[in-house]
Amino acid sequence: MRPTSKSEATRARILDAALDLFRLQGFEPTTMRAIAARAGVSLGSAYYYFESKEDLVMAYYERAMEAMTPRMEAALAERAGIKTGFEERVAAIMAVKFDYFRPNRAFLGALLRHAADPENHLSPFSSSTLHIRECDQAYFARAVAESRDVRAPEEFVVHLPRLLWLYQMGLILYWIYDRSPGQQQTRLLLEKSLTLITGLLRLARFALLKPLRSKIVELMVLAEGGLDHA
Amino acid sequence: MRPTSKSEATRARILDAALDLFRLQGFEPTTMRAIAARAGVSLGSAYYYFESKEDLVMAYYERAMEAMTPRMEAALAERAGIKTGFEERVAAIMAVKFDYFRPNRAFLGALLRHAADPENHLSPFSSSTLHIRECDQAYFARAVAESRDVRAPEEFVVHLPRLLWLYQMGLILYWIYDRSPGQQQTRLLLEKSLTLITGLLRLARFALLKPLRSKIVELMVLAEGGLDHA
DNA sequence: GTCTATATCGGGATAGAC
DNA sequence: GTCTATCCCGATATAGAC
Repeated sequence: MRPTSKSEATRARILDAALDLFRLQGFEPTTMRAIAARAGVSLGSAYYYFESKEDLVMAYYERAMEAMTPRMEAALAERAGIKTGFEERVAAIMAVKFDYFRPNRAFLGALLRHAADPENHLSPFSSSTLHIRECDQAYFARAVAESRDVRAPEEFVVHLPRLLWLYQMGLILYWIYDRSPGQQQTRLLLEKSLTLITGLLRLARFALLKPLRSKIVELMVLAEGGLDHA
Repeated sequence: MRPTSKSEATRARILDAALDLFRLQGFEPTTMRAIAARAGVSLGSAYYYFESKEDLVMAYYERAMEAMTPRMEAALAERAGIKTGFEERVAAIMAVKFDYFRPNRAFLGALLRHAADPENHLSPFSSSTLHIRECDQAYFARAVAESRDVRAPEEFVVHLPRLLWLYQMGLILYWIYDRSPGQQQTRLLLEKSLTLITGLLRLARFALLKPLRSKIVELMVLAEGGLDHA
C-alpha cells in the first residue's frame, strides 16, 4: 500500500476531475454533479471532501504552491551566481508562475474574481491565503537579497517583497485579460516594467532623493499597516 | 401625475428594497424572493424589472453615477478658481465617491468581487461598464486640465486620467478592506499618496528625467494597448 | 404594458441512513 | 466514507388579471 491512503486518492481524483472540467468548459458551467460523475463518486462524496465548489479552487491554489516550490527553488538556484541580475531573478520567478498557470489561464479569472471581496477566503488578500502570500513574498525577498547589481535603499528592503508581490498580482490580472496571441502583450509589459523598476531602484539611491524616499517609505508603512486586520 | 411613470416607481422600489437588504444582511444571503417581498411585488415582477440579481448591482452602479454627476459638477465648480490646486481637486472627486458609497461600503466588496473576471459584465474593466469608466476619467481629466499648480509633462497628460482612475480603484479596494474606525486609514493614505503623486508630477518636468519619462510613457502606451480588446 | 400566481427546473449545499 | 434523498434558491415559463 502506498503512503497515500485511499481517501487521499479519492480526494485527488475529485480535484482532477474538477480541474479537467473547469479547463474544458469553465468554472461556472461546471456543476458539482458533473465533477462527482467524472470522478466516479456521488455528489455527497464530493461534498465530503470539499466543502464547496470554491473549496476546490482553494485546493488548486495549495496544490499549485506545492508544485511550484521545487521549480522556484531550481530557478533561483540556477541563478545563484553573482553575475545574475535582479531583473533576471524576478523574471525567472514570474516565468515559473506563468508557466504553471498557463493551462488554466482561461478560468483563472473566475478563480481570482473574489480578489475584491474581503469576506471571501479565496481572496488573495485574505487570511486563508496568507501562507501562500508569504511563500511568494519570500521568493521575491530572495531575489532582492541575492542580487548584487541592484542595491535597493536600506529602508526599501523590508517593503520590496510585498511591493513586488503586488506588482506580480497586477501582472497576473493583466495576463488574464490579455487576449493577444500567446499573451505576448503581457510578456512585453513584464520586460519593460521590470527594466523600469530596476532603473527606479538604482535611481532611488541618489542622496538627492532622500526626502522623496522617506515619503515613499512612510506611505508604504501606512498602507501595509492598514491591511493588517484584513 | 409625476413625470416618473408608475413603472419607474416600481422599479425604483425593487432596487431600494434590494439595497436595503444588501446593506442589512449582505449580497449573497439576500434572496430574490426576499427582495420581491420587501418591495411588495411578486417574484415575477422582480424578474420583470431586473434580469438577474446581479442586474440589480448594475442598476445600482448606474444610479450611483447619475446621483454623483451633479455632486461632481458642484465639487469641481466650487474649485474652478486659479488658486485651487490639483491635490484639492482630486481629493474633492474622491470625497464625492467615498461619501456616496459609504452607506454601502460593507457590501461593495461583493459588488466589486468580479473585478478580476474579464468575462463578467459587472467587472469595472468590462465593456458594459465602459460608460461609467469614461465618465469617471473625464472628471480626472478636468482636474488635470483646470489645475495650474501642477503642469504635468505634455506626454503624460493623455494617460493621466486613466492612471488616476486606476489609482482611484486601488484606493476604493483599500477602503473596502479598511477596518480602522471610520476608515481613517484610507483617508490618511489618500492624503499622503496624493501629495506624493503631486510631487512626482512636478519632479517629472525636469529635463534631466526626459529618458525616464519616455520609458514610462512607452510602458503606459503598451499597457493600455493590451486592454483594448478586453 | 404592468403585474400576480404558480409551477418547474437546475444546481449548490446538507442530513441522515448505511 | 459513501450514498440517497432533500432543501433552498436563482432563474425561467406560463397563464391570466387589470
